[in-house]
Amino acid sequence: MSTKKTYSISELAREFDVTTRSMRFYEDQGLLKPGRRGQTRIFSSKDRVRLKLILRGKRMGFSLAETKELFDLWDETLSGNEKQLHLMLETLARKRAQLEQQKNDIAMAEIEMDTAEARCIEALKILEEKKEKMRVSKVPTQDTQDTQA
Amino acid sequence: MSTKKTYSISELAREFDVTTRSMRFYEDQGLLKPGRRGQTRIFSSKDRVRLKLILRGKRMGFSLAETKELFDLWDETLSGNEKQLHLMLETLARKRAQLEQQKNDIAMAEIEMDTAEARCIEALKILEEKKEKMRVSKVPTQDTQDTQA
DNA sequence: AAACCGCTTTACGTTTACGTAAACTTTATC
DNA sequence: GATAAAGTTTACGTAAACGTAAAGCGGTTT
Repeated sequence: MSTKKTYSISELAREFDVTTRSMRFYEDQGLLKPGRRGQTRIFSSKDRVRLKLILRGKRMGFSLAETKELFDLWDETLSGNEKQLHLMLETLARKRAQLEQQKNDIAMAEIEMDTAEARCIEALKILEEKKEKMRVSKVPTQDTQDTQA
Repeated sequence: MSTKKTYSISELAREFDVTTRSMRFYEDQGLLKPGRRGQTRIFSSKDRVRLKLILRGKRMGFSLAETKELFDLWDETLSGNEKQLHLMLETLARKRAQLEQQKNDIAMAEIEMDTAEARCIEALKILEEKKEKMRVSKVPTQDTQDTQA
């Protein structure tokens, strides 16, 4: 209803900077389920969303299998079965814990990068000072030239 | 000077819950450089830190090659060469951007998990209400039993 | 000394996530 | 109607990150 448009494979591939090979592979693994017109794949906006989620998952270090699990679980959840709903809630909780761990890791990494950067800058400052001294000791009577103007 | 202790391979493997195979592989790829007593590897606390960083990197979705690049770069940075220092600063900046992207991805994921969870809970609530109705319509004269006590 | 323990090397096997090439339709364009 | 452009299947290849034997070395415990 919202965005009824459909997409060709290369259209989506360009938009998200993935190869068509990858997209066919994702379909092969059951992550995408495009329609067909004859042989040709026709991607819906739902597929588009899923592709976006797949790629985000990858950036977050998720395997395709993990992402597929979530997709399947969500699909089954939509069927409204009570057991599935609880299963989904548990899974969500686990994923949240995982994200917490990642946020922690990132925070630690940032701290260490701060100190690393500080050391670099410090080292550079010292190098600059040395250079300055070199310049001074090499051209000690430089200002005599300036007075000419 | 701080923590002079050394470790055996299985000692560290247990502590960080990795296989010795993995640790030897990390060494093979140049990520760890333990000393040797005869054939036997002897890991320093520096190696221990590196192992920790390797694993954190993995959780953050970094490849071993990426992590190795950072290790090597940092080692060369310590030599104090000016060019290396600038290279390190650039690399740090790129990594920071990468972490920002990841934080973004995580934030988005959390939002979507929030709405997913809310829908689950909502669906469950509706199911519970239905169950309640079932109970009421099935045992309409239940309170007559209670009045007995 | 026999047997066990932990460590070692060597080397082939496996899974994931595609790359790459070949050969073949379908659709659009000249 | 030739030809190029975009799509398809099939299938072999590959890099990363280990798993999994197999076989050997060096202590030590019984």
